[in-house]
Amino acid sequence: MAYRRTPSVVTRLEDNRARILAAARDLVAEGGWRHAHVATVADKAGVATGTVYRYFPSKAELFAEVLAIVSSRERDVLAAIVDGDGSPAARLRGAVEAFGKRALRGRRLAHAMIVEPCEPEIDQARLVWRAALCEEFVRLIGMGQEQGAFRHCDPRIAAACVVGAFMEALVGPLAPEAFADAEAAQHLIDQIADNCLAIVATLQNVEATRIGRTA
Amino acid sequence: MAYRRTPSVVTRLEDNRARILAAARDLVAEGGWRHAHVATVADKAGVATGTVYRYFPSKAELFAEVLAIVSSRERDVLAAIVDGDGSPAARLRGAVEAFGKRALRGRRLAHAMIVEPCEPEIDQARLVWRAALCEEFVRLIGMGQEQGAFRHCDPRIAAACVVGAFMEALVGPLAPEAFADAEAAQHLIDQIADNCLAIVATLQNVEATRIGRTA
DNA sequence: TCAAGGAGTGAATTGAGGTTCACTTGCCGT
DNA sequence: ACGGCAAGTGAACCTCAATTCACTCCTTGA
Repeated sequence: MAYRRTPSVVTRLEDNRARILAAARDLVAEGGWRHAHVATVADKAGVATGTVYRYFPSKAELFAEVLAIVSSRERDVLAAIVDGDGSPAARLRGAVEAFGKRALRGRRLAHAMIVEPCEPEIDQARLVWRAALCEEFVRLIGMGQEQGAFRHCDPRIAAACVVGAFMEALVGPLAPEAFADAEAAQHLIDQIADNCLAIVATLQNVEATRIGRTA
Repeated sequence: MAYRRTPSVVTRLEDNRARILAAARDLVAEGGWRHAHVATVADKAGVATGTVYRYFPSKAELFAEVLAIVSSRERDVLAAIVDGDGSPAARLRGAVEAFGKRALRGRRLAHAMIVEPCEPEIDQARLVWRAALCEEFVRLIGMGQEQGAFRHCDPRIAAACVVGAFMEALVGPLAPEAFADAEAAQHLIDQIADNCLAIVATLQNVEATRIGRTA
């Protein structure tokens, strides 16, 4: 025997893998899926094209993993808010606001994650993520209804509407292109949160969280 | 001179063009963008591949026109409802229901028109359509606010939320896969309409149209 | 019937990337 | 130092569909 996976080798391998993933994510965040070619990723990661294939079986799986990583962080943030303190209405507002702020911070990445055309294989991962995101809202809406804070309606459909509403308004093609100042961005997020809350909450609850929100 | 565009020739040309467009639309409606190749379109239209390029400069322009045709019909339907009779709330519900029914009837086509990954050039046309659709809702919401039927909020953002909500719930990846019976479909549409109305209307108005709706 | 020219054809070309693989490099234990 | 092996390389290859174009087929007016 003459070659062993010594700790230093393992470290380097892991580092390479991480660098490839990071490069892929950054490229998507900069130019979207269109410019995220395997050769470009390799270049940015400082390795050769073929090396990428030593770590990922295909382009689709590489980017699916990118999507999964970014998504799960997003989902964790949401889940923490959903399971956090405050009234259901306040939590719903908080969830939408948190998502909105994060999306506006990394606009290009958010756009790619949510709406930008991409290969079907990658799209599959996106679908899974959206379903997971929706699930968090289903839970939250369920809780709200149990407590009588939200009106009676089909939680799954309502959750889909909430998710669709804020995604479209935030990053979809209809979203205002420019957010010159932080004030405009805040206004957008406030409005979106109002609208999402309106879908499920009673009017009183909408008002309550609107007054009590951290502007 | 020996060749003139006689009426019969013109007719044939127009007929060919129409058949190519129809074939393209049908293919999208059947298998989505993925299976809509120029060669397949030509085959279905009963012409050779090269012939398609006598009528359309590129694949993208062909499908952009398909999208424009389907879209403008959709938009006209919405515009008619927006400018029709009844309270703003009833019109909003009517608009969402009409869109929903049409989308569920041609589910595959609706999916392609709204969310399915496609080439960026075609995507551009989709963007224009969604913006136009949104514009109709902006108008309606504006009217409703003037009449005091809808709550005070940013009409553009609210319209984007409404559009996002019903599209996501109807044809997005979160939409329930199966609509076994007409009853389930009706339930979905009812719920979506409720949710969209809730975004902009006062609670009283939501209730009023819910009671008065044609189930 | 015929010549002119547009319409129709579809096999060949093109181009863009993803993927491969024969080769090189460098790490490892003796 | 050295043989053995995995990791790294990147140019060549492959695939797939859009696009082209040299050619044939029609239609038309004389």
